[in-house]
Amino acid sequence: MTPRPTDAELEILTVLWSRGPSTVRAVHEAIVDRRPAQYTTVLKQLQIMDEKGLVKRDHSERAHVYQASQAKEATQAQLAGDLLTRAFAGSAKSLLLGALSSRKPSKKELAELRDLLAEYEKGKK
Amino acid sequence: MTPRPTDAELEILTVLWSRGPSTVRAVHEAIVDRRPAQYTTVLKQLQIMDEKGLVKRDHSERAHVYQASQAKEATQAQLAGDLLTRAFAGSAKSLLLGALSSRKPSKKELAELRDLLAEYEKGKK
DNA sequence: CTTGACATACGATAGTCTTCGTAGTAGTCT
DNA sequence: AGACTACTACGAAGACTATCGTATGTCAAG
Repeated sequence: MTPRPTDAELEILTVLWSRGPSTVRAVHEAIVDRRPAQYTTVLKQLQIMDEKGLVKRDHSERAHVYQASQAKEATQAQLAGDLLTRAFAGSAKSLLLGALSSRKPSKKELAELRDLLAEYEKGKK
Repeated sequence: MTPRPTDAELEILTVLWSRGPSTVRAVHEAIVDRRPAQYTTVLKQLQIMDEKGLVKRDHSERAHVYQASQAKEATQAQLAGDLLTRAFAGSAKSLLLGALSSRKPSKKELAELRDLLAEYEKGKK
């Protein structure tokens, strides 16, 4: 339903996911922690994302408060599913292999993955 | 090194991955099987991809032959790793969960995943 | 009431992506 | 040779991204 977020949009979404509903100023500060960016650039992005339906805006206060319109998990599933079909011919195995090759996984991470699979095999919807 | 392929570029790469070195005509026919597209559109894309280094061109024959410059696995690792950091905060578990939620996995697929993990845990480089 | 701080709105720009039409070139068939 | 066909090269349009500067509105402090 909502379009696939672009790179800049995704960056903002990650901020909203970790901070929860936030003002433009708060989002801007989080972004600037990582790279230079003007306040109005973030503002404009949020306005565009609102038009696209990627975020919801609460303008009951003077400083509008934005939040992601979709749960983090829903957007992540959209992105993973999209890449899965576009680049991996639908093979989850190849996707996981690609992810693991891109940077060596820790033992702990492998254990997590194994547990996740175990849950799925038990028929967890 | 090579830039992340765009959507249209990735589509062409998947054709080259499955067909091996191919002429523009062959790529075009494969694309057209899935959606309408002009011959020169595919040609132009391949020329741009050549400039970007995404494909290599052999122009010893009149009909140039293109092939992916990177192994499929390398590009897939690049894409998976990129999404992993941008959307999943580096958590392979979340990425796999996202992929599995996007469409229900078959038993066979789960088994494949389990085997892949087993190999990794055995210390496969 | 004026000023300063802080907010949103908006227009404009430069860059990239994607697509296609047109032009030109080279080989082939009659 | 002339006409046909199959190629590549190239320019350009239209849409979308990302970024920023400027304009404008609002509130509170002095």
